[in-house]
Amino acid sequence: MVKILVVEDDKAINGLVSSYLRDNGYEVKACYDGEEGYNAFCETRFSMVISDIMMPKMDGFELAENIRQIDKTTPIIFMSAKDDKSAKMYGYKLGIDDYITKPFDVDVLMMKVAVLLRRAKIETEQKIVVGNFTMNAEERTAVLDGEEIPFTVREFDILFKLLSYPKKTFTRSALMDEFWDYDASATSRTVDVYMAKIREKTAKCDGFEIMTVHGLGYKVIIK
Amino acid sequence: MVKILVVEDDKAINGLVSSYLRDNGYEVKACYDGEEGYNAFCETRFSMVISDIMMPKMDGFELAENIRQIDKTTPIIFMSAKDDKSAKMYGYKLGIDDYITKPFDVDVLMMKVAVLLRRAKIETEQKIVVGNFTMNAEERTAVLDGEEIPFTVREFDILFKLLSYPKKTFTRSALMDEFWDYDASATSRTVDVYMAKIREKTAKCDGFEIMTVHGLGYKVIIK
DNA sequence: AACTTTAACGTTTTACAAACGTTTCCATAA
DNA sequence: TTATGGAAACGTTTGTAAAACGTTAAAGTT
Repeated sequence: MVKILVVEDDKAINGLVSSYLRDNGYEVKACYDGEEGYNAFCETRFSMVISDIMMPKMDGFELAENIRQIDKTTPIIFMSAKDDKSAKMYGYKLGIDDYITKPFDVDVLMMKVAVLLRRAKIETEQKIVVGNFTMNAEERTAVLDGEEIPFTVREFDILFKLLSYPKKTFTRSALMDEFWDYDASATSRTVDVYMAKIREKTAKCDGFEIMTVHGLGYKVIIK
Repeated sequence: MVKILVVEDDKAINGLVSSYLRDNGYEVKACYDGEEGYNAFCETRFSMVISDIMMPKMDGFELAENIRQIDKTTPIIFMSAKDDKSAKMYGYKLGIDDYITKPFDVDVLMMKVAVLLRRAKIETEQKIVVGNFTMNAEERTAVLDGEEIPFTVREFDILFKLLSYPKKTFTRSALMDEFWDYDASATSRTVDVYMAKIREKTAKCDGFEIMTVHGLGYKVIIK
């Protein structure tokens, strides 16, 4: 599931953007000032940030600067009230990825979101088919050889993530950060237990395999 | 050297953009219609394409479509005469990355170029290719002549670092500081053991060699 | 009751240090 | 200037200790 953080103090615009994003299948967290946005960003992993510039408590520039200090890659889009060149240039210098001027066409914003997600290689597919195995994120179903396999929520999310980025290695802590609430417990074997269960349930899948990367974590390889 | 392809039939605009790009340290190939641009793209590998939409022989849409058929990743920016939503949407659907409306501020265009190159760099900086040997940090795989070589986490990290800074000498203590937790082991031979293992595994690499810098440490030289 | 977490134990993989042979460096002498 | 011996640095192997992992079952949680 692609999670997007929307930071905008104007409730009408915030609501509009958020609902459009939800309609397009994204999960949205709406915040109404920079401080709230920054706290949300620190708590949860987001795939993208869309922020206004002029906001109470912490403006968009500060927010972008703070975010870039802890994360260099998550795409950031600014929405600004007027076509201000210096603001645009300053934003780009802070490391934002795009800039849209209000009043904007929401369809164009949606396109920019899609383009940036593609560029940042963030997976947006809702359905994954690998050999005799199919996962559907919307229905939350997993089917092997025509027969549905029951997964718990967390098992499903982990496997879907791994299959969305085949070959990519996920560390235990990365998985913990993404699928557990602010835990970061030092040496937990929980992830391993989940992998064992997922492996057990997907043993008859012929299209992929979950590999252990010793000392790091796990990855899926497509056969 | 970053090479950029500029496709624009208006000679004044083409010249302006090209000279600005050159001033910013990029190598530029200027073309004056889509067909010429497409031929240039097929001949040489470019890091980015900046194209007008309305051009003789082959328009920007066709150009983008043709380019995307042979290359999915090179960033493409459109410059267009007017703020046309449907043109914008159509462009994004073809897989372009950004869109700038004429008359535009060249500084803003330069910023967009820099931002897109940064994004594209994030994609590639996780990979190292030297001769018949490839390392992928995201997948944590090392491939020699098409065959995967298993590395332990520490071996992989050390070799990746050395290959990231060819010719640079790394002292034992520098490597210790970076890849071991709290070292304090003043004269440990551990690093040497790792080098022996890495050398053994990369013996058949034809693109580089791990050299000993007597009295100091190690470095990679590219052949 | 279903799901999650912890604990425990056996197995596999990796790290480390010691030992010993080889190479390099450099001061000294031919 | 070249040869040489010895000390220091390096290469490599090996056995053992430590860490990481797979798995199962029991104990918590919701």
